[in-house]
Amino acid sequence: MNGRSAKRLARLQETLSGGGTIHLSEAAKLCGVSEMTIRRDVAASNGAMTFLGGRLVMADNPLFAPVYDLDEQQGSHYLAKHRLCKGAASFIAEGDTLFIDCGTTLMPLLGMLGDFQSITVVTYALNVANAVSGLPNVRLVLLGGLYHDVSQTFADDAMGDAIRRLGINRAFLSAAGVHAERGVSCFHFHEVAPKQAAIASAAQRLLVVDESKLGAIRPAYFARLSDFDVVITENDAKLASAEGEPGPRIVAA
Amino acid sequence: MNGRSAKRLARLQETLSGGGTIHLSEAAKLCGVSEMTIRRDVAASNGAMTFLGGRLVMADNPLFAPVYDLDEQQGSHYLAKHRLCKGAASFIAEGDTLFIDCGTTLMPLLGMLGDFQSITVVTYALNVANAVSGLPNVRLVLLGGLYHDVSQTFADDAMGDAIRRLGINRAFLSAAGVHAERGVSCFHFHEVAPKQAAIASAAQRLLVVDESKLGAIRPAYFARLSDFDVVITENDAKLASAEGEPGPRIVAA
DNA sequence: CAATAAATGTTAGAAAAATCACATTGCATG
DNA sequence: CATGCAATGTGATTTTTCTAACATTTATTG
Repeated sequence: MNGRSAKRLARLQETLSGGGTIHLSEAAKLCGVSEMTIRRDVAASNGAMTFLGGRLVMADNPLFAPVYDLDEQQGSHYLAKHRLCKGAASFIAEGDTLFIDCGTTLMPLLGMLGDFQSITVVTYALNVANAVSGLPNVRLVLLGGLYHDVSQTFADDAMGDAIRRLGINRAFLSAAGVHAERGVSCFHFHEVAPKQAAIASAAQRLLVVDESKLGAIRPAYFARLSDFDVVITENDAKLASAEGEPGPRIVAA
Repeated sequence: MNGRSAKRLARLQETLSGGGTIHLSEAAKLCGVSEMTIRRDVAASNGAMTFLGGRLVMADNPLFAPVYDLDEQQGSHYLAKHRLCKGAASFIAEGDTLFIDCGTTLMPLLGMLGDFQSITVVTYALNVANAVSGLPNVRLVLLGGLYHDVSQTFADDAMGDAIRRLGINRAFLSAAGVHAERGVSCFHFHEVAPKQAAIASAAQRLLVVDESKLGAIRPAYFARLSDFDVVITENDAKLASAEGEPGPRIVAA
């Protein structure tokens, strides 16, 4: 990559910084070079930008990441999350205020909210906010703060208070580890405070986890299993160890 | 559009609710129909989804929108904003904490932040947050609250206090109307509080407006012109009426 | 200022995607 | 159960995008 090429690339990057696409032909006109040169620039950009059907997009734009690939085993993994969320959605009632946790597990749930007339979603995750912002029937409350790239979430000292001030009917939580004795945990410590505040203030607490999380222990502990009213997972047998004891209702989806 | 078609469409919409794309062939496999049927479904979806180079994307996602079209006069409009932001960027110093206002005017500025080592961006706009979240050298603080679709911003009673607690070096404000006597205004009342808080607490206040806004008066007044230290616009002559009086420095870009 | 290398432009051909026309299937109705 | 209609599938055609090869221009260096 040479100097002028880098300059063009920077120009295009600025143009696309707010999201969106430009057609190859327009990018070429904008930079005053041929389409082939733009192609070569992009090829040399080391993955910062890519083409999608003749249009130029920032590669890190979450909108353009392929979500689904039948050839990979990831496909069935997605299907599992879809099933889990189908089960989770059956708990939602018209007019609910929902807390939606971060991660990818609960993303399919958001698409299912279109079936309701009036729902309010409370979240501290950017990807969740983006998905919900497009739904006309869903009110969105985003809990702001300092952005953490690793989890696409915001964190703030005052977030716990902010959550407690909201009237949350149902809190849908995700986790990276669920252990019968060692409780429920995630990877990042900055997620603990909002999760605990949601658990503390919601009328109903639902944990949605796929099978791969069962038995795992992750660095950031945030709740006991018995703190939840419902656990939605694929294999209810794996969690049915403490029969009879007071604990969450285990639902297989 | 018939019942089964709507069902397939809903299925695909759920799949893409979290952003991302699927290839036509995978969408077809997922729904158990031919690629042609998916094409027909999408064509009948009334613009909810579109194809981008053989891949299916949600069209209503704020991150997706062709930003640039040379054939429209919008193109030159974009170029103007780019020039304005180039001028605005020259005020930024290494290590600054910047308040970035909502709207599209300041979007090109965000791409220019890649030149710095360490910048903090404070905003209450979702589109700004999305653009900044991809920049590795920029810390992002998003001011949360209830989401307003019309301006892609969040609003909250406590936002003013949150802004005043932050140490903002430079506040970059946009506006929909700038009038010598009637001051600076925007369309939406929920934007007034954060704008005023930013003006009140920032060390330097910069107004960035293209020529089309000069002379206009909009419903929501939020500041006098003299509240700003710098006004960056295309035509400095139009604002130079009150020479000699105490007022902002007018910069043509 | 020639010689060389790098960058860019032009064209042709291959691959992929979009469109179209028509065949086939499945469903509802008399 | 035959009939008609809507939905879907299939293959041919057109258009667009991608790639590669070679020509031309621009910069660099001794």
